[in-house]
Amino acid sequence: MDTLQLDLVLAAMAHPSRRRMLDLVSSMPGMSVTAVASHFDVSRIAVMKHLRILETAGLITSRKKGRVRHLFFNPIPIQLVYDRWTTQYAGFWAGRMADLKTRIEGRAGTEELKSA
Amino acid sequence: MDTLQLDLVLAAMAHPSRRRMLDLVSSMPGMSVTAVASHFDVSRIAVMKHLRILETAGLITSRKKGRVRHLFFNPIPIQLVYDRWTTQYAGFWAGRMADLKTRIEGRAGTEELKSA
DNA sequence: ACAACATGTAACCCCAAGGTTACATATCAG
DNA sequence: CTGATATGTAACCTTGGGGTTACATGTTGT
Repeated sequence: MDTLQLDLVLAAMAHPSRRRMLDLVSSMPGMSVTAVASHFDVSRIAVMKHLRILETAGLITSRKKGRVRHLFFNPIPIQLVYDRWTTQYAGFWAGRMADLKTRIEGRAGTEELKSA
Repeated sequence: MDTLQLDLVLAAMAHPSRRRMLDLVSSMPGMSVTAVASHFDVSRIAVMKHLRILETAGLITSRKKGRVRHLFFNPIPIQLVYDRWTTQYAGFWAGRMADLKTRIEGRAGTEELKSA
């Protein structure tokens, strides 16, 4: 997963309303834009913009049937984000999950690293 | 994890520079603010603001020794976000995330994780 | 002591994110 | 056909995120 895609996904997830939209769409696959908008106080256009951001990030897909756009949740980008994250900080994760004390003692010497 | 904390963490991670800062601090625990700033084109004040956002989100901690602030990476908030999503979208993950978790917990070294 | 250094605070600027209203198009129901 | 419905586009406004410079404070080394 490239940095651009990662940025799109994280930026999309950063907004509480968009996370709520993901919850909605994932719990009711195929729901319409208007149906989503009915759960929010903001205008339908604002909701549409949020949905576009989510779709650009790949977190939502949509298929138009007649005049209705059906929305579907796609968890793949989130999987990729967390796969990357847990891999990048693998040392910390493993330490936390295995034995916290061991991790701290094992890294104690590195705290005195020069910061040039 | 409450919505406010979740929002802080995701908003903090949404900025590419802040993610790079997490990488830096996690790779060199205890490094100073100036040391972090030296890796970026923007001003030291801008970097300080980013670091404050990261610290407010709980993604880094710091303790001051003399005139130097030493920075430390804290992976716990990411773990909480991870838990939130895996439970919420449990039906979508199938065995995918469970497999990732198994790889981390049962890890023998960071090398095999990077190869994943 | 004092000069150089690391960090902190304050005041300000710019622009994009997030919101709005108004209008346009296309499709379904009667 | 015709009106109601679902979505899309356009133009605009406002707020806050991210950046800057200037200045202040505290600490280290000589």
